[in-house]
Amino acid sequence: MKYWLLKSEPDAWSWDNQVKEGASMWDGVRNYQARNNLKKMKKNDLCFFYHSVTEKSVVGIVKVVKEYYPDPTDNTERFVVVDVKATKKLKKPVTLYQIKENIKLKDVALLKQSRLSVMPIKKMEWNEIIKMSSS
DNA sequence: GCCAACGTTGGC
DNA sequence: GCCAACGTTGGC
Repeated sequence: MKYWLLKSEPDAWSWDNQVKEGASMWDGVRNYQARNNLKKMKKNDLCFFYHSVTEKSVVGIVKVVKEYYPDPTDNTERFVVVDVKATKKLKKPVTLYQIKENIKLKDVALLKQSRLSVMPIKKMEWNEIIKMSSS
């Protein structure tokens, strides 16, 4: 089982949208590195749902319910989607600022590659962010 | 195959 | 709203 972080601008697709829609496609990825990460996702892997730009916080957790298949919104047929479903809202959002402040999270991909929208999270980092969200 | 130009993202 | 960082495109 692996852990990931999915980034979205809340204006385009927010946590509330995700909760309302239930299982839905994570579409619109147009970056090869992000696509490669999507392809590595397995059913039941867990992903943090991160709001960029306005909130800059991890707000919830989604679960992969369907592994990758071609992105129907991509007419070049180069990119893929997975289906994800909201499973849990964090008790308290974990902000980018808090992540930066935490020495254990200094290597998290979010800080190094701010533009990558789908990235892996180490188990230790996952646990740490969970801990921060509940205290 | 290199690299300049351009477009987009996202933090501040 | 600005701008740095990065990815992509296209001319050579």
